[in-house]
Amino acid sequence: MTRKSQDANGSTIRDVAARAGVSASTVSRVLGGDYPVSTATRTRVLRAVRELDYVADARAKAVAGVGTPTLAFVLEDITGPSFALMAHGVEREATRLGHLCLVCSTEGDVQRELDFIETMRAQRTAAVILVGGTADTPEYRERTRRIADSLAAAGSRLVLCGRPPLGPGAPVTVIEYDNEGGAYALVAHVLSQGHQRVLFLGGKPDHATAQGRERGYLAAHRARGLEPDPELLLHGDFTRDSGHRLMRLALSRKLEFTAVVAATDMVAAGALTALHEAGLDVPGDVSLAGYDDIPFARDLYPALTTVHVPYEELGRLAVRTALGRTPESPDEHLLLGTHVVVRDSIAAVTSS
Amino acid sequence: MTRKSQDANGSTIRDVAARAGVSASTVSRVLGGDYPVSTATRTRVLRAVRELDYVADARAKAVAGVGTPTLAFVLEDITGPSFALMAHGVEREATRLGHLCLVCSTEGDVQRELDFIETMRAQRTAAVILVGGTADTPEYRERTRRIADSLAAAGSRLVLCGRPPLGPGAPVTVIEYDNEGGAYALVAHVLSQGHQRVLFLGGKPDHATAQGRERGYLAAHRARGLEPDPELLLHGDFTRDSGHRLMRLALSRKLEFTAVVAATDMVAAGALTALHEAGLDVPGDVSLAGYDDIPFARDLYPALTTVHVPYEELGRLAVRTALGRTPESPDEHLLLGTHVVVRDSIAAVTSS
DNA sequence: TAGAGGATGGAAACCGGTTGCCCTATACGG
DNA sequence: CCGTATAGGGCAACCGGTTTCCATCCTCTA
Repeated sequence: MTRKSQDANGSTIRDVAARAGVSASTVSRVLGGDYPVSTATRTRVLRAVRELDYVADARAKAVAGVGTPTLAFVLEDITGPSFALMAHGVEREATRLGHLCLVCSTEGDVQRELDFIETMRAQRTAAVILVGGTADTPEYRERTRRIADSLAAAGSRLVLCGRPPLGPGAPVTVIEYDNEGGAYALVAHVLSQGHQRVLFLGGKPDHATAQGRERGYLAAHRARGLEPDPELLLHGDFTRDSGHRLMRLALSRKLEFTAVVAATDMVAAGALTALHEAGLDVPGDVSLAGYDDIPFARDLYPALTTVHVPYEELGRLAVRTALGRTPESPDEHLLLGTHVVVRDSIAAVTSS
Repeated sequence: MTRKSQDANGSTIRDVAARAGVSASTVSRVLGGDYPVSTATRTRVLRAVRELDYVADARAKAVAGVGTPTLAFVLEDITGPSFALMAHGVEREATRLGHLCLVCSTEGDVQRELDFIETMRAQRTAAVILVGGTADTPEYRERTRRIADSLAAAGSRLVLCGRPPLGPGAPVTVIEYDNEGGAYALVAHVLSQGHQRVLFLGGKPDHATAQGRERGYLAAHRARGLEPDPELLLHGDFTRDSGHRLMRLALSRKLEFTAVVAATDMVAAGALTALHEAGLDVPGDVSLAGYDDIPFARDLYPALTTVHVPYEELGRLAVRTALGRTPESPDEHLLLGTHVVVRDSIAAVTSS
């Protein structure tokens, strides 16, 4: 007994062939489609397939060069609302296009990110979508460029979402959203309400996304002829806890400000809670704004004024541009627009 | 020219072998590990590997019976915070154990769920983790049982998370959390604050999770000798919008109640916003409680009293029990405990 | 110095599919 | 009535790996 169908694994195409009294090729052709097979044979084969509950091994098909391609989605943490939104967009579009979707959480660990990408190369995924900002260092560019090349050599494609672009000529698709522009518009809105001293709760100083938003904050001030007080620029990360901590810090330092702009809605949520804990009214005492327009923003109290980023659309776009491409097409760079959504967390300053 | 390395796909093991001047078997052995290979040969092979940037095709390895197994995670919508938490747990544990993780969103479509599972069977995934409640109908049990059997026959394993268990003997792992117990404890807490009329914002009437929570609501009343007013039981789904809509409905109907218990935190968030919009103070005018303890619960205002469900732990457990099992071990059924976390959204009723 | 045995490495079979090629009926046209 | 196109199906090669089995070669021991 070399191979029997009684082993733990499913039945093979040869099992089906044996049961139907035909060759494996015929079974393949019945299942595969366009090769002529007599009705009688087809019936017998299909019956055998049904009786054995047979499904062709997708991995074997893949090796043979047919079958469902897969694509990979590498992010820091699926738990973040904006990441989840992107993941949803990616997943939706992937299944719409008949692809499967692998997801990998790096937990912010660069080494793990590298490992995942290598694994994906081994999996021969059609594309690797890398999302979430990082520090934009020369080291980052060089490393990522190498990855892009090696992926391209394997017939795959690297997609960067919300990440700094590489130099020209790298075989990579970059999809960004306008951090600076969004922050500029948001802060301009805040300033137009008469606020003069607005606290900025930023991210990591070397984080590209954080930098973009901070640049917008500064630019909006300067466009009004204001020079923001450096004391009002606080740095943390993009988490709720960071917002909470930074806000308490600002309060304990007795910094003077009438409005707060947080680098993300999560940060804003933490800050809002800290404000409430301090007995401050929003927006009565302090105005507050976020960034990302996560679904929860409208259920904060007061409903959060923020910048809408089309994350889900971003995800869909990522897979579309990655997959629907001629092999020769050059590097691509998309920049998605954002817009301010005004809710209730910002008030005009009363001329006291 | 039949096969050259210049085609779009990566290089094969034979390319490496040719470049190193050895046979494919030797390359495989150098890379594979424990077979003795001379140092000189090993060096040559490794150099060739490096020069060609070679990575073995994981799919081919899988066909040959070695290599990284994959596991699948099928849910309704990755966007829900509790689902995201579970996904995170699953993903973490999977990579810790060296597995890859496919995720599929069904958007609540039963047909798509079926299709995904069939696809996963074709992928020969080590396990399929199915998460999120559904209606517990005989039709559901039969269908799911068939799936479980067919997966088991393929050497895979079905894991049900937060889903109604099947009959005994089905080759399935069920991991549930205690919906009824949690709701009971929560509502008992609410009642102990003196509330007599508490509005329940429930889910779909035939949804197993919703039913469990509703049972807890009822049982807690009866344990106090109270019979809840049927008017106070509203049904919707588990979304934020449902909570918002239902709350407005309750308000417009001028139902009398001093507390609201929502079937999920998302529902509670929507309800809270509706309450605020109506100018009501929480918990001054109305107390509010949720269920799930999603991360955002503490940033609502007031911070939401709710029931903690160990979602991430649940995800980790799902993969651990699915993977670390003897092939013969019987069906398994775990029930995870929950506990009430008291925050600021519930007040004692003033004896007016 | 011959024989034994371990260290190396290649040929070939295998994993589970697909597909090019060839053989054999059968039907059809002339 | 015969030649031939075509439908139908099997063999074997292939995809890219792994692993069993066997052939060397070298070295150590008797």
